[in-house]
Amino acid sequence: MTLRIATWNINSVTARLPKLLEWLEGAKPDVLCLQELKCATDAFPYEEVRALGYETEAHGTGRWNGVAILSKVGFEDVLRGLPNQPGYQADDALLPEQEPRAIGATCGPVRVWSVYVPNGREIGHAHYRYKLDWLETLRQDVAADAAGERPFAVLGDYNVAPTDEDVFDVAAFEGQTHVTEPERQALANLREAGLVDVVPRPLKYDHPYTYWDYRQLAFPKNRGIRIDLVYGNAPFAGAVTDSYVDREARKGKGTSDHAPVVVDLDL
DNA sequence: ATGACGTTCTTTGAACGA
Repeated sequence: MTLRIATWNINSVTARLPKLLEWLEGAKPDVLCLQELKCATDAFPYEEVRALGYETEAHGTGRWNGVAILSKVGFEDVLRGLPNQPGYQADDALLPEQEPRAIGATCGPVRVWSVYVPNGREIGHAHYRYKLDWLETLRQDVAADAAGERPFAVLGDYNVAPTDEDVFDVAAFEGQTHVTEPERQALANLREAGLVDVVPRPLKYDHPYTYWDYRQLAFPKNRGIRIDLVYGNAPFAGAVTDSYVDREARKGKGTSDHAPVVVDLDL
């Protein structure tokens, strides 16, 4: 069977609902992983996407973060949060906060996680340590599936550009997060655990960037970075027939600052 | 053209994003 799986940091599913519905009707993925819902689980527009044939499992608390999986091929074994997911300890909080940054499910023949990795903010910030801990927990918690025979992938906004080729200008990121050695080592550890970086093809220009800042004409100038990634195990990666970044979805007003990454499989 | 940042809420600015 063929299966189309996609991931998209949608930057508010509420504000983006018309764009989401339009994109689903055009791209027709079987499974879609969403990040940055910016809405609570109960506030997800379930009925609107159901009208297009999708069931949804969402995990959100409101203003920030939030992840979901949309599926035309059913759900089994849904998990909200990584089993050992760390919380974020803000300076002014008494307890670490468990943020909605991961949801896992089996959809037909594949098992997937939709993840929104912490941003890290600045090198040395508590959020940067949180980001590295979060990625290490991800590695541990998906190790068994990564080594398994069932097609498996972790899709989402990793907030890390794997190589210098994945940023429009390395110098522009000097001293900033997303390109540091520890962050890239965390991705290398995921690959060591058996996951393959399924690199998509760009529809235009020569780098498959997935994010362009809203400011300073970043998109028209193609000043982008590749941080939305599909990490699949060998059975998943071996079934890939095509993959691309849908930059068309980044054009015009009222879009997310990220573009969807689409993967086609023949299983 | 692809056009100069966007979303949310404890809303009139701040927090967050990358």
